[in-house]
Amino acid sequence: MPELPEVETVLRGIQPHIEQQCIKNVVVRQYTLRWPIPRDLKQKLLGNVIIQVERRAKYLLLKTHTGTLILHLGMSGKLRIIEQHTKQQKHDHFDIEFDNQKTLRFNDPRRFGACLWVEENPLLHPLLKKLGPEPLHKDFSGKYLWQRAQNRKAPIKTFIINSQIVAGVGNIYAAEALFLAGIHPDTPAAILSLQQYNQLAKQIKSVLRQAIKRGGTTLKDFLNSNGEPGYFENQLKVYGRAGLPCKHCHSILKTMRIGQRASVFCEQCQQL
DNA sequence: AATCGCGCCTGACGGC
DNA sequence: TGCCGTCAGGCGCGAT
Repeated sequence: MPELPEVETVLRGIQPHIEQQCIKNVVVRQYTLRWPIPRDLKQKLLGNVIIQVERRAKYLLLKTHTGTLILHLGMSGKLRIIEQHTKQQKHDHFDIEFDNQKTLRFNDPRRFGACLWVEENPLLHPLLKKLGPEPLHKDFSGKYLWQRAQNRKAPIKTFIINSQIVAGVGNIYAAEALFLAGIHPDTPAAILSLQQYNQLAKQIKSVLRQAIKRGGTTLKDFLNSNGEPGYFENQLKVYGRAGLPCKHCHSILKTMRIGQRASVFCEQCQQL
């Protein structure tokens, strides 16, 4: 499930193949993703050049002179760079073909992903305009989190996967950062100290940087733009390890549902 | 304003 | 073998 490090990995993989390249064809096979792919996508993209590829939260922004293609991988989306005329597989929903003979192909079994076209500033799009700060940016800090947490009754786990608080942190890295910070995931956000938030912000940054360095986490189905897995999963301390011994204290890791999501934690290392 | 729960969707897996 | 229920989950949305 792609979170910020996986999306960043995809960005770095596709960027050198598509930046400054002209789009010579677009093939859409499945228009119904999370939101419909615009019917006139081909018309909008044809002859256009991708001038820059950026990431905001888990969104990829492919900028052209006339507008921006906003892509989201949802739960199971994959973007691959392939040679043209590579045989299509199940759930290959659209292709963008370039003059350099490369094709950007989007595959998404669960179809929670998105492909949108905007002609105005993409950061002002309703999906992006309310996003909180990028966690790796310097304006994301313990003090910021602590200030936003005042009067919040939601569990800290729910608080940090809220994209309006901080962008791009999902279930995997929230669980990991809370473990590393020694904070129980069910703690009400408002009762944590500034000191704890400083530690949490530090660990969020650290775990995201480490994961990017290793090309992301492959648990079920994440593959980068070359079709290769990420190598962060063996670094995971708690996510996906319920029932196994804690790597730190060896007590058995527990799981609970917080905000409809499985949350793995260590009762010894993360006390309420 | 904050929070809750639903729905979208497919594949994997366990039980019978 | 096959069928059915459950789970996984990012994230917007409507209801409270």
